[in-house]
Amino acid sequence: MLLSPSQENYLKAIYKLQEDDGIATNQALAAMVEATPASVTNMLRKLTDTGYVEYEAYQGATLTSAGRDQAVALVRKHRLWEVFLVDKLQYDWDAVHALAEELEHIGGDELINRLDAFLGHPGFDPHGDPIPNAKGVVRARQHAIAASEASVGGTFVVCGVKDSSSLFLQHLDKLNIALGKAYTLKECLEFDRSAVWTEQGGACTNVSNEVAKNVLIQLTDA
Amino acid sequence: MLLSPSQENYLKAIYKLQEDDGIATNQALAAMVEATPASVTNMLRKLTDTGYVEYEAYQGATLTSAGRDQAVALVRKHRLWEVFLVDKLQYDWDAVHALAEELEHIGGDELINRLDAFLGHPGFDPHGDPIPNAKGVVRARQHAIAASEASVGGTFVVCGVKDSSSLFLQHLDKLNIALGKAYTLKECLEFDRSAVWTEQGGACTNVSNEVAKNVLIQLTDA
DNA sequence: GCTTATTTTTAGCTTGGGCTAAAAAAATTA
DNA sequence: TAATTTTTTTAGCCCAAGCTAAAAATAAGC
Repeated sequence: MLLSPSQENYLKAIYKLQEDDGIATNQALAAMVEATPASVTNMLRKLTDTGYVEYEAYQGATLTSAGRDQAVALVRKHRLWEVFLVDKLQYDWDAVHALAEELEHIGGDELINRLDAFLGHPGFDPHGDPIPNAKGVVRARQHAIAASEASVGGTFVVCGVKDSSSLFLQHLDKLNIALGKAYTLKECLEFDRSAVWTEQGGACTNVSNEVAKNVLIQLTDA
Repeated sequence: MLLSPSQENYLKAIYKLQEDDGIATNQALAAMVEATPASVTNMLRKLTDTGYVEYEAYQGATLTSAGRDQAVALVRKHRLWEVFLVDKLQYDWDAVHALAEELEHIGGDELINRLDAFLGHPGFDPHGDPIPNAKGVVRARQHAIAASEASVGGTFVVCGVKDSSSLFLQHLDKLNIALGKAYTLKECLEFDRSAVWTEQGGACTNVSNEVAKNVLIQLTDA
């Protein structure tokens, strides 16, 4: 059974909503695929008929195992293309999402496995999200927490972002925060919960709580 | 004005037919884009309305300068992706056409110019076809003739193919003929016009006239 | 438990790109 | 030139994926 790009986008949307919210309702799907609820109803019927989705009104859509396989494969393609765009074509990490959305619908396993090999089987995409392997296995990020959960005096390494919008990523660029960088949480200000992070080199960065909530870190024992 | 993949395919088809046959008739277009003549009539009307094409029944379609720009840009994208697939992902030269057909519709100038730079601004694709530059300038292959035009005793280098079908390319693989290889035309047999080519190393290959007509060469003074 | 608000579905329409079959136009042949 | 063949167009249809507006179903609040 061959899926259209549009159908693939719905499967991916269901997958993401299930992961993030535990439930993929009609309305949430409509928002994610940028269509009306009526269109979603339509498409869900199709995907249910073809065996990729199970759907109960108000209870949300769930992926069958075939559907999940497709969705994971798409996530894999998306993230590998993002790595390509950043590592090989020198795109900025905030500029690759839209292109990867297009590229992920091209070709089949052969292409993506070759791309994977060419890129050296990367484990994570430019935003720190894990890349499913060829068998569809996703290794969850180890011990990642939001930076807003760190305690004063703790040290950590930035390993991902929750929000990969261009706006947020460019903001991180301005703050000079990037994946792999190590910090110590110097203090946390009562008033607005903003924090002061210091780099090993000594540079200080002021980080709002809003930002910290969307930055993923791994605590280090330093 | 934004073109759909289908519209892009029509522009490319008109471009190719004009190049190859001097004229792009409705019927020839139908064959090339794999649609019916009725569908071609439809699409030509659309492309005429949007200013990419001029069309007179029985006289063929021609590209406006906007249309030609689009077509050349597509050829550029197609050929650069083919280079990527062969050089970076190690695809065989007979296996890249279909994937490049998909990839060529992705993204815009930014993506393709970055890809071009990443590949080192190649001048030719894996089949020896010249790659238009970012400004849309195509440098024609220098002094290329069909191998069937060579004279006995002459030496030459294989620089391209006229037929890039998988079937033909695989046949060349079996004959051990590849781009860049140098040969001497040892003899040409009266009976079926088949030829004997010898490599510098001494290896002999028997080449049918049908094959020779589809191999492009550059004569060398050796 | 009833009413209101929200969510989902239905019905019917639109657009892009395709199709077939029949009609019309042009080119070719006798 | 007239008849025939070929090419192109028209007319009317299909399908995928979207849309709006109204109806139906469910959930939430009083």
